[in-house]
Amino acid sequence: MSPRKVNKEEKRREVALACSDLIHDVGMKKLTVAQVAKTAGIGKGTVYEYFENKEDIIFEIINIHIEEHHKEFSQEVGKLNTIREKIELFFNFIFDESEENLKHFEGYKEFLSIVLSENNELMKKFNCDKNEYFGGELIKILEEGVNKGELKKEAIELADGILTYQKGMALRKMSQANYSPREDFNKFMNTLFKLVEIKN
Amino acid sequence: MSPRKVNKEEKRREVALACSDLIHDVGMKKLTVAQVAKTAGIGKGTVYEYFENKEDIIFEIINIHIEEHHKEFSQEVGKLNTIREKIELFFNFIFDESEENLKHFEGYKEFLSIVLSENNELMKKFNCDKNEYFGGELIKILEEGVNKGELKKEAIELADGILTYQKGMALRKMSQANYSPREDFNKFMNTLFKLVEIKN
DNA sequence: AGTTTTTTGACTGACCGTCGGTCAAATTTA
DNA sequence: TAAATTTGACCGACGGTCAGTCAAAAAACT
Repeated sequence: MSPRKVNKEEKRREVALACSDLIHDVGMKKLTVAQVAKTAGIGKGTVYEYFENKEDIIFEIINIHIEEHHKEFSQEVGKLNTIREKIELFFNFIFDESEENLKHFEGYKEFLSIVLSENNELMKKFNCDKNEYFGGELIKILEEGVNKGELKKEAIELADGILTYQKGMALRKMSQANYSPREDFNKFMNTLFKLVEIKN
Repeated sequence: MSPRKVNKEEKRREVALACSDLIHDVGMKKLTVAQVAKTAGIGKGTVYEYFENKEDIIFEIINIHIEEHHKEFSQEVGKLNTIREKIELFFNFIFDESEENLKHFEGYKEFLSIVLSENNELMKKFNCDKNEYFGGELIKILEEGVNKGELKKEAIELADGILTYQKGMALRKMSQANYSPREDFNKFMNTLFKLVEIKN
């Protein structure tokens, strides 16, 4: 038999999974470690066997949500045809006002709040990795556009910038009153497309 | 004039001013209300005469810092000549790695963290107002570029987007490991300029 | 049966925000 | 003009909440 060692990684997931709804209901800030323990059916002390601190718990829960989100995105992007549509999907996380998506958006907001207040390099690294996924997807989309002859080749150079732009939209939606992402997007992207599109 | 009726707004400023260094030294999260009271030379209970809660105190302190920053920006932008330089100044808050600026940047980061974690409409409104200042400045810069015949007229349409892009850069610098704002900026802005510049 | 590993919840200490009470200045009354 | 009354700024002790700790119990293993 393999060495008897509790798989910490597995246990982390298990606890996080049990609490993945809880976090949406009460929000990260109000979430208490005692609640987590109770929900996961373990003692409070045990929680600290598997997690460094409260933020670490939230971190794991978010991880689960993000992975789900990536999977969905990859699926959806495959279904679409035009470059414009694919790019729009990329921004959909910000536009979509459905209850389901707002829950995710709210979660991401709280997550960011924690990343900004802690100075946790691990979280930053994590956030970076997740970002690279979208960066990669976006480049794929734009390359497809160039290959199809729909876009000038400069478009590729814009990929990272568009990713940054999307982050900015998210931040503004989260932190500013009266910000209209749709309006901003349409103006900016229409102009950008005008400049970068190949007319036929 | 004995302080029968204290000007609450003034007192807020006074307390905040007294603590404006403190916040840099210990950080917003570690800052305690007891510390604030002691530093400002008032009782803890008195603090709550002038502030709703801890976040409200921080809010006021940030306000002071941001006002200073705006003043500086307006001054500096007047000294510059080319459009490119002026736009760079606009991004300087993110690039500048001087100790002085990093302190401000760190402060803004913690401020954002609070805005994201609270759901305070007042703060969002405030944040929105401050943003409009920079939005206005940026439009002025771009209009100047168009009037001088340096930029195509589409450039104006990009103003809000560039503002958003700048926010995105700030967020990425704050939350991602290994993010290079300079690299991102150069690639994005060079390409954008290439598309939007009028060649002679 | 003894040893090690894991779990546990009572406990601690830090901190936020509240509240009853104090006091000096302002205002009213005599 | 002096005493009486009102006002509201100011205070710090206190209640309550929670993150994180630790000694002891329980479980697992040998």
